[in-house]
Amino acid sequence: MKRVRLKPAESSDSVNTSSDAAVRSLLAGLNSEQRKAVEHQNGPLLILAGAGSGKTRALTFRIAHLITRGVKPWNILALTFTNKAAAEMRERIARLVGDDAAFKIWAGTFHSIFARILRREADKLGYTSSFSIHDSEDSLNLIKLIMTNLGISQQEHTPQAVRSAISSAKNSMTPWEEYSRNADSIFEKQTGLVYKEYEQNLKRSNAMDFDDLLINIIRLFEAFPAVLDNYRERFQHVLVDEYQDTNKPQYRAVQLLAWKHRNLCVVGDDAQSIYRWRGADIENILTFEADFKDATVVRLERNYRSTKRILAAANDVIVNNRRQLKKELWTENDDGDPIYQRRCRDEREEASSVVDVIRENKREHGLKYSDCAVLYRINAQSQVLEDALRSAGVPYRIVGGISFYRRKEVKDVLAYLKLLVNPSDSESLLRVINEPARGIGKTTLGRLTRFAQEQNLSVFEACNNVEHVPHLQKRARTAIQEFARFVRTYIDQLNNLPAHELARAYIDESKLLSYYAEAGGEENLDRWNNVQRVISHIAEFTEARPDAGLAEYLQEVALVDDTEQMVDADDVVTLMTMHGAKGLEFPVVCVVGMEKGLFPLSRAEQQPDELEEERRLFYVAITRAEQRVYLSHCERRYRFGELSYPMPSGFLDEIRPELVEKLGIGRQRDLGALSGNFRAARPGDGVRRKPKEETLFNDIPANEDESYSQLPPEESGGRAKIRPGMRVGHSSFGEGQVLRVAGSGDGQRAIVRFKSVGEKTLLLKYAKLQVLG
DNA sequence: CTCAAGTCTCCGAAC
DNA sequence: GAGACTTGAG
Repeated sequence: MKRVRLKPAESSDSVNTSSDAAVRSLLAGLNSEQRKAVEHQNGPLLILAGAGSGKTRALTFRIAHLITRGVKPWNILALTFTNKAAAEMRERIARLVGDDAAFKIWAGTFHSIFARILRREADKLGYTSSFSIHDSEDSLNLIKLIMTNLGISQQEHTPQAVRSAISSAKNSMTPWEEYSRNADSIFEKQTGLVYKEYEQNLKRSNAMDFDDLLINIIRLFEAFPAVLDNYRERFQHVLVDEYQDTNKPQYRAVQLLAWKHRNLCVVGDDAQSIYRWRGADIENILTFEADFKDATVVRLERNYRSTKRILAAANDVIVNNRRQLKKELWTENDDGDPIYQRRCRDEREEASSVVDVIRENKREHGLKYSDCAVLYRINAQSQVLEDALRSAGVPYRIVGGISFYRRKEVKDVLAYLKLLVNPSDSESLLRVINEPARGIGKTTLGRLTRFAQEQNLSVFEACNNVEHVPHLQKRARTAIQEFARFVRTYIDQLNNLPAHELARAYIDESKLLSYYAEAGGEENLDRWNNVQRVISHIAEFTEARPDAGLAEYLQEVALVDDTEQMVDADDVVTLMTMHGAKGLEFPVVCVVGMEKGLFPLSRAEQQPDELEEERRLFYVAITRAEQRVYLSHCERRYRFGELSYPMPSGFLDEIRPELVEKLGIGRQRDLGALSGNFRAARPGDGVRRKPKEETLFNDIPANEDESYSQLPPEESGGRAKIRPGMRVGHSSFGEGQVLRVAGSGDGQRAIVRFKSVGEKTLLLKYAKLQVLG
């Protein structure tokens, strides 16, 4: 975020004179195919770029070339999938044409560019320009809430499953009406109901989820031709990186935008399509030539990155996939080292072997830490590696995983701020209204949200009218009033105070900081620090962009992934998922956890399509490497806190043996027989069953709370007199008889014998007993 | 209502 | 094995 600033002021110097020469000399450094891609004038262009074939180079030079040919930077739109890729692209263009021009290009992720446009045009779709962006956690929380309200069991259908069904419906541009109409199974019918509520809820909250950022652009363009025309006019050249990973809405949006000028340049490699799971449609690249009959196709097949052996190994792997565009990668690089393969006893040994590999490369080959990357399939694998590196004193950074912005306390601060900017954002309000505890508990919130729903108000509006909400305890009412007053005070200040001052005062008054300060303990100290960091971050942000306020800040952080955070980290080893590694390169790459069930993941093994995607992922991993690849697998590994004994990944066998050198404990003993027995002794690992009770309660109607809803606790007000001998009802213990009453005032207790759980002593102040019959 | 302790779920990748 | 969620006592 910061890196972009600072420079422009000092180097607005010689945009054109020097860049002309620069581009000319750069053209000289390109091979004939790359040059073709760069010099192609108008009309659709498909660049099929194999791994390491200088794809980014072709793309950035192309943009630079357009600019020197007189295309205005702000007429160029360059879409990428990650912020990292966008930043890198901009940086490289800046080197060619200067910061000034580079900065005026519309370059960014699909989500961030579209969010920018939507913010400008928000009113046309019935949002305000300060709409909130819900991340996947927010969405999940909302879905849970809706499921609870609708009385849909979360045991049967997990909220995650519902969310992903909704998300893929949205990604295939199926609105809830249509989804519900076509719903067959119970799951789909229920999901349809949730889907409807979910969409309406987002709309009411003036919020969009990630999928909306794509879909709403299409809705906008289709419903407002004049708006579309405006952007078509603006974006005379549209370039898309990683085109193989576009999903349906992205594809459609690009088509719409590029239709007029037809200056659409897409770059991709079908062999590196690894985002099918989030709706990427590999057909988009496979059919580009059919979509645009006059498309020029350029193939970049010369690899500049890897050794011959690495390339051969990658090829051995990818040929096992059926559908591919024809492409033959070749290189004039050295043969290089073999592919190293190591069998380890467990993941700790694996981690320490990674440390050895890194040290060895540093020592023997003069490489730096930053030349090494460790790649894994799932984020959970990072921890063991982290421990090993830390205790060996090897500096590292972890990309992705639990990012700063996903920490609880950080999300709390952001939710506070979102509420300020967009008071309709009920999701954020519910998140913070009792954080830290203000005596506004679950029951109160239930009543409050119910009221809001019935009156068709946002929850914040309901708070502002708390005197009309029925059944509230006096205390809760006061607490809500106080909270609403507190938030309103700062909403009034929104335009008066600089963003970071406002944020500081606001968060201070929220007592979030003092809560962490007083709670003590190391964890709370961390949290305190993180909250402070967010506030300083806002200060930095507004310093860099004086025109921007809190709304802009929130927009920005909603769409950053952590990969950007430590861009300037010095000489450190990089740890990340294979997905995260796409587009990067390293002299040394270690891929850990090459085991069945982990890579490929067990659920992919049965399904050919998914298996092929895993294979492409492996292809991506291998082709990140310039000089050496180390593949390792373990004989045993902890998963879900349990030991498992996985087989080596089938992918290992796909590399022809001549390319491979085996290392490690596998050498010393005849492991064939030994490990075979080892495994045979433990059949069926990794298979987990759902808890048993499912069958026990099958005949009980879905709504277990029936008895509860017949006896709304509100009606008692907790003030009825309880006497020995009375029959009473309790919300969780059910029916019982009062044996004795003791104490007085707040301390008054009743001893009750319940049918279900026997004798209990209850404080009358808290236990809301119903007098029965 | 709140907090602590116990239980369950999770670990598929990211904008 | 950690974090999210549930349960139970004050």
